[in-house]
Amino acid sequence: MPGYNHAAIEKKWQALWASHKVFTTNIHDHARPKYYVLDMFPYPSGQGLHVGHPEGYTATDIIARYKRANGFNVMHPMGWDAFGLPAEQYAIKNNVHPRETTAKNINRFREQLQAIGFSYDWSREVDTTDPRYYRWTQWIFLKLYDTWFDESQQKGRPIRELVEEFKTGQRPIPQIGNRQSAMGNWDSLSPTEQRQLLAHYRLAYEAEVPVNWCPGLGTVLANEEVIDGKSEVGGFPVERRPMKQWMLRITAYAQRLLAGLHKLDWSDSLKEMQRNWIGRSEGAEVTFKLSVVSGQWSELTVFTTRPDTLFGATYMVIAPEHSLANSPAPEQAAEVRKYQKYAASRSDRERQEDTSKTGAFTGLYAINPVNNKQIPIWVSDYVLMGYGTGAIMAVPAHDQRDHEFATKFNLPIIQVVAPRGNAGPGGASPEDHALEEEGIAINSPWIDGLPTPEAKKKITAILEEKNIGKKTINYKLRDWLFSRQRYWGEPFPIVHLADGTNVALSESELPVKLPELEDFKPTGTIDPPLSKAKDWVNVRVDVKDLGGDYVAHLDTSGGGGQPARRELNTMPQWAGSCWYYLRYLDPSDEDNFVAPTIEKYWMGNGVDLYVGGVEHAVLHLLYSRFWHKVLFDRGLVSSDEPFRKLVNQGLILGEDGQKMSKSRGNVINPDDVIAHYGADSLRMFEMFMGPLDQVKPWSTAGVEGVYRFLQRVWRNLFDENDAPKMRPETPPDILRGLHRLIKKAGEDIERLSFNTAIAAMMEFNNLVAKSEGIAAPEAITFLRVLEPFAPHFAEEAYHRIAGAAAKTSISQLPWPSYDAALLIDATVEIPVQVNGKLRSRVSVPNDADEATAVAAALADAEVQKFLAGKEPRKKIFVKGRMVNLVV
RNA sequence: GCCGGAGUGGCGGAAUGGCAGACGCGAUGGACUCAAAAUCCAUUGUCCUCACGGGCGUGUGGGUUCGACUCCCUCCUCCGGCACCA
Repeated sequence: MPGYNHAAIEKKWQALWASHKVFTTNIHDHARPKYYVLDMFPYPSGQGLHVGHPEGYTATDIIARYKRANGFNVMHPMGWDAFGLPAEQYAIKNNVHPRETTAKNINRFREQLQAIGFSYDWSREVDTTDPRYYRWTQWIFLKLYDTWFDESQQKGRPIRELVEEFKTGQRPIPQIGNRQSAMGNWDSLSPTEQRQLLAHYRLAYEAEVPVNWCPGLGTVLANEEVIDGKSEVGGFPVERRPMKQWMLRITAYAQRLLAGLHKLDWSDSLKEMQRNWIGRSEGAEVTFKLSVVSGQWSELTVFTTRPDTLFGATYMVIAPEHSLANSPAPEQAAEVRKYQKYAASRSDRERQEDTSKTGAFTGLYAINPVNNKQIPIWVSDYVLMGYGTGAIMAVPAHDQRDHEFATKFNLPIIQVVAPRGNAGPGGASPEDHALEEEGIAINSPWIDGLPTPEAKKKITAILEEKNIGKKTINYKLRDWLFSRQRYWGEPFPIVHLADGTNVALSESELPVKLPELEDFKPTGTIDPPLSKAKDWVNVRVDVKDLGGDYVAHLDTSGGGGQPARRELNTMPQWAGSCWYYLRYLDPSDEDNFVAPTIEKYWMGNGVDLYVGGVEHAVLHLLYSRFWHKVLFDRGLVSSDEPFRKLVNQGLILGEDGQKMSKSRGNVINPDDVIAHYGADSLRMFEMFMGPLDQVKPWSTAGVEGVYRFLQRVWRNLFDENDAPKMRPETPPDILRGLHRLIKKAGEDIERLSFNTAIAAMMEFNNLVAKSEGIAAPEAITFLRVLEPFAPHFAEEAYHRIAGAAAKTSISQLPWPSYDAALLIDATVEIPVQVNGKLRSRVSVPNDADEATAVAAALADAEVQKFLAGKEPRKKIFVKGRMVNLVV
């Protein structure tokens, strides 16, 4: 059957691209400019591809093809983020090894992606579950373990440099825990003590902290993985409980992560999400003395962003978990104890749903350092242990929460900020002043009359001078909980010694392979599944002192070394995705995670374009930036930020405008679309739907629309026997239209405006349809412009027209350039406005000057009618655009 | 509550201070056909008008400008994120 037949051509060209290695990247060709265009690699789920995947992937594929055509050396890889919970849960349910399901899913995903004709260089495919890959994930973990953050330099440095500073006395050795050894001398510390000390500095460390334990999943989760008190995966309730876990000190990089954002070409909303998550607040720490010493406590330090309201602090509140709450006044002890129990019993979810204030008086008092007033100390769960110091000064006149609490428990309220311009006695009325607004300080002897910003500065300076407070910056960002009680993840390259400390395995011991387990189910306790690998857990190691830090080598000779236990937790899914964009550059390199010369060329200014879902805003995208900065500090990568430009593709909704879901029955399967309309129609429609970053509904009629467009193009180029029907010469108006298209399509692709680029192609094709047709060279030029969008179609049509003269692939033709002279019409019709309203149009030469254009306008009958004989008092002329006459 | 984004025909959307609604979908009428599908042609913001033509029109109200979908302010609605973070 003649006509455009997608089924007949797509597989054919896909096979040719693969066999001729048309899209293979030469990583060593550094003479040309590079372009790195990256997709967020998929988690190969059992469901296969959904229509959201090809959206972003088509966008990047268009860019990759366009950039290649423009002479760039393009990196466009794909891989698999294949560790993770769903694979493991599926495996448990169906009693198959996750390795098997993962392999199966990967094969399915690869087939589906290849059926869409993406121009990936499949020779650089990575799989995070492959030991050849995760060997380097573990290697980077060792770098984190071997790095400490130097606050003064704001930089991660090797641990041995820290030890050096301790040894030389350049940095005093702090008191850690209840250590009794002599202070100030590194060599007098025992190896155990040395390791304990260093653990306080490493970017990867173990700590006993309250964590998000999810009984439903049998694992702990990072803060970023908990949404409204439930697990992001599966939606199971999450509870807080203290557990010893691996943490990554991402908080050390809070300021760098924040500061780096401004230079990134990311959407404002995404940057704002990261800013909010990092949550920087400037303020002051203020120390209040207790009126009576209680337990170990003689004073209480709070953090406030409003030190200017100190004179209005009428009470203090500590979190229920604050250790001062364990030493209340004896007569209040029972009540405080009871409240602590109550607070501990409330889940995060309950606390979020019910924010009414509860609390108990400790019976203790503090002295407000600015006015020496004695104020009561309360316990309440509206103060969080995890932020600031876990204690606040309450200023009920100017804080909504404190106000609610004070009202409920009858605590005094003193106004210390007056609305701006309304200061002074009698002038201030609290009712017309929103609680947390800025204004003018009142009732505050040190700062009366000052506007809030100045008041903050001044009182902070006074506090510092009097040694009762200091300027402080606080972040909401918490350290990253990095261990999971799962089987299907990267093992940690760490062993635990009998003294309770841990030691890194030597790099030469990598990869630490996941042990083969028949039974990899969760244990039902907090013990990770790897605890079932009895033969694997217990090892003997030789611990080497490298002049400060230690590494362990497995002793397999038997009998030697000291006994040790392997770390049994595994890394979270994010570990593998933190750095995959680096491994793509040379995935077969067995000596480096990436060789420096390769890294420098491809990543010197970061990934040029990264497209993916917004769901990773504070997860992958934050974690990755953190790792990259550490690698940068350690001299292992050459840029400070990994992803220079990032775009989030918008969600594709079902045809009914609702989110696609099985239960709604509105899910569109890309396989069906390809079977029916072909991969090119799928690609084109997903790009034609609307702006890439916008949420938009699917439309089957819309797919048919682009399918019809391709049919029309075919009929413009081929006769009823599919033979080319080329004219000997392309008419001038078609030629002009073609050059307009080249210009517009190029500009639109550059700004990722694919829908308008397609519209321009449709317009051009309509023009051809209305005319006598087009000659072969111009037809090929048009197909070249179409190729990034509909590569199979363009390839087939190109080969039919070019015949024996054709290159292997149309993608090897350079991007056409346009002739600017052709874009200009000799005469242009410009609008004429009278008093800003469009009244007529006149034809003038395209280069007409003001006098000519205005004269033409004035001569126009329609214009004269509206001028009504009056002489315009103002004439506005925009060359080649318009004339406006004002009377 | 706070932060970010967006409001344009029946629908998806276009227009980077200069002719609002490109392109596509849908709809209506017509051609082809025994008929249908496919295809092709025409019309398609709205109101007034037989028509020529004109009025109105980009969520609301104001402002800047010769000129505003576009810039500024007010309010409304929707979407997304965060949320007792002191």
